[in-house]
Amino acid sequence: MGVLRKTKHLEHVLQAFRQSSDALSAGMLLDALANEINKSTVYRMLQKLEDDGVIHSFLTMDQIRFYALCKGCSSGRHVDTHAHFQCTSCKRVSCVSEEIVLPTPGRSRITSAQVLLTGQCESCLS
Amino acid sequence: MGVLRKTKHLEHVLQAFRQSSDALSAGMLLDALANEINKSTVYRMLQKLEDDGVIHSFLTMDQIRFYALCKGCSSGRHVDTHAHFQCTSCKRVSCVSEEIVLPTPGRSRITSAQVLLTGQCESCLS
DNA sequence: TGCGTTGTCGCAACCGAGTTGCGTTAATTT
DNA sequence: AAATTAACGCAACTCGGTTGCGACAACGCA
Ligand SMILES: [Mn+2]
Ligand SMILES: [Mn+2]
Ligand SMILES: [Zn+2]
Ligand SMILES: [Zn+2]
Repeated sequence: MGVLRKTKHLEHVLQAFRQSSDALSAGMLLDALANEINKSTVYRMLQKLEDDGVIHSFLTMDQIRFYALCKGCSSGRHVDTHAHFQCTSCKRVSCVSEEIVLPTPGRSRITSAQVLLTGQCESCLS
Repeated sequence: MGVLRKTKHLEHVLQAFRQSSDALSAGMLLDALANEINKSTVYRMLQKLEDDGVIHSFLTMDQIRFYALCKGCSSGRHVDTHAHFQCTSCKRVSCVSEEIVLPTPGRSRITSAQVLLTGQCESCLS
């Protein structure tokens, strides 16, 4: 599966995640690092970081994948499952720390869940 | 916003939903009505049916929109919010009737939620 | 410090779900 | 039957994301 090399682009991307309290999309990263980094590179980097358990991803209502730093995950073992929230006003996306109790429909076996909440965030309400 | 006309294609699509206990995607409908109906027509029809409160839609893990019949919804007022489930083996998608208790992150105001469960369905487990 | 290995990069072409503009067809209204 | 207008087929398009490939650079080791 390969070793993760410490390259300039990787540092920039990781720094973007650490500096942001929100989740980020590939497009937002491309805008932030305008013309400094190629589209394919960003997507490949995000995929590898997710495989390695450094970040996790999820989809928003408008079918765009967002990414955020993991806590306590490792290669191939994602354990920090939680809900995500997108504000309909400012469009910002964030992780929700509160735990969620999920049902087991019928006699099926649930192995993962994606929960996306939408509404207005604290700062957009005031 | 226009009146809903009773056309042959519409009858076929509604019949497909009534005959299926699963949720359906635009692609699945196109396959079912092979070459009998155009891609744009299906998408436009699904959008209108959703606007009119006849069907509701949601996204699966692989970013494909699925649709299912509503219960008790009307034009512009969708009230039958519930979770959805996709089997990782047979890929089939269905609605989950059980209610789910969701958290309210911080002081934000949640107006809608999408919950997608994945795992193995009853028939794929046996 | 020099060199080989191999992961990463940029580029350009591609993919596929979904959208759109437009001229035509057909369901509904009169 | 004629007028109205929603629904249709077609083709071109959008856009988030992928892929093949040759060039480049991070890393391990001598
Ligand atoms: Mn998260
Ligand atoms: Mn449903
Ligand atoms: Zn906001
Ligand atoms: Zn199944």
